[in-house]
Amino acid sequence: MADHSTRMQIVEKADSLFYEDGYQATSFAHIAAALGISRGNFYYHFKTKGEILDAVITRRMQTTRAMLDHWEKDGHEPRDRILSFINILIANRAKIMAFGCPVGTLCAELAKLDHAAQGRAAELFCMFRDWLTAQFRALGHGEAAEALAMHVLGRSQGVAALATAFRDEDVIRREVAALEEWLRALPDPANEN
Amino acid sequence: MADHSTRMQIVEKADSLFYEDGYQATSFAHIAAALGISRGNFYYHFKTKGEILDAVITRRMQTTRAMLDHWEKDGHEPRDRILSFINILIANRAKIMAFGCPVGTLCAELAKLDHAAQGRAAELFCMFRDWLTAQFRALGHGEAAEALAMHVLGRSQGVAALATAFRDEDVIRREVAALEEWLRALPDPANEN
DNA sequence: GACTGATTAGGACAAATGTCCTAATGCTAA
DNA sequence: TTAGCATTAGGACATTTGTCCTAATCAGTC
Repeated sequence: MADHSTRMQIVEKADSLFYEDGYQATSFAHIAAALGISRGNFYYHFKTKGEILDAVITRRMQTTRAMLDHWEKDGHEPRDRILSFINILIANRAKIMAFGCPVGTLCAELAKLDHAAQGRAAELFCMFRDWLTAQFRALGHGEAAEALAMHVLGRSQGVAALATAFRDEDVIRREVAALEEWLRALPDPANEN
Repeated sequence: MADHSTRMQIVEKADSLFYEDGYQATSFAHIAAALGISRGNFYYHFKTKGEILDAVITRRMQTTRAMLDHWEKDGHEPRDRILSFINILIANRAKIMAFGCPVGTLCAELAKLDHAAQGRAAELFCMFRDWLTAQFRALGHGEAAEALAMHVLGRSQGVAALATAFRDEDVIRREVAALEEWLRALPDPANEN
């Protein structure tokens, strides 16, 4: 179990390199060089590149879960929690402009590679979708909650894609503002009828 | 000039392979094998892989331009033209679910590779943005036209990203309907005040 | 201090990559 | 037919890839 240190280092570095350079473009050699460990050492911890990807996705699921739980405790109202989600576009704008959304771009790359881990990567989206769905349900949008969650997810993905292509911070701010306005203008089923 | 046939074949095949498998994952050997020509033959037509990418982007710009011009003639009203744009999400839904948006995914991949052609790929987005801007301007949204164009562009990108990750056709239909509804509900500056 | 198992370094391996060269082939004009 | 040019095939080349093996080193226990 003392492999935690090296193994964790590998997964963390792979995580950021997969994000910044892409999965395919990141080689064992790159990760090893970035960490200052030998290539051969990899085989002890991970038998294949796919195993590293699996570990990276698992790690992302854990950090995502932790982030969602944190928002759950932080935001007292569902609306505030949804705003927390939307706000990652602002908080991570520099990285998003450079590399896009970590989840969206990974799913897109794996789709093109027809990679076995496609489904697991999509689970990251599912986590966000389900969490957002719960928030909209708490707001009183029973049946419509999931569609609203997907709408927010989609708008966010679109902003990230444009920000990357145009390298434009303003488009992030404008579209985030528009999305927040949309959220504000949403009918409140709890206080109606 | 008789190189048109082979050269064009290469560019067309590279275009679809770059889209379906990704730029980095597509090798000279793949394109050659798919066309049944020798690898060595490539060097006569293209000195580097980057040159093929350039040619592919140029080709996409031409086909995109042609498509926009066609919509311009087809749709009598600006609103119809914008609907033509939105409708590619429906028309190309199968490919989008499998490989995402050709423009968005290429820009994202090149961003991660920090590739020299990033800017040229983004020009494809600019073509759509400018064309949409012209339509919104024709609708009477002077200053706001470009922001509205970016909004439509972003929403479309988001739908494509979700459709790929979730392999869900319904999300395309729902979000396209929502976008069309948004367009309908847009205030018409020409008929107001 | 010696033994044991976990961890690491270093390199071997075949396959694939982008690039480049050379010889063969096909076509056109004289 | 011959000469000249455009086009193609085939393979060489060094590098990088993911994978895998073996020997060295480390840590902890007897």
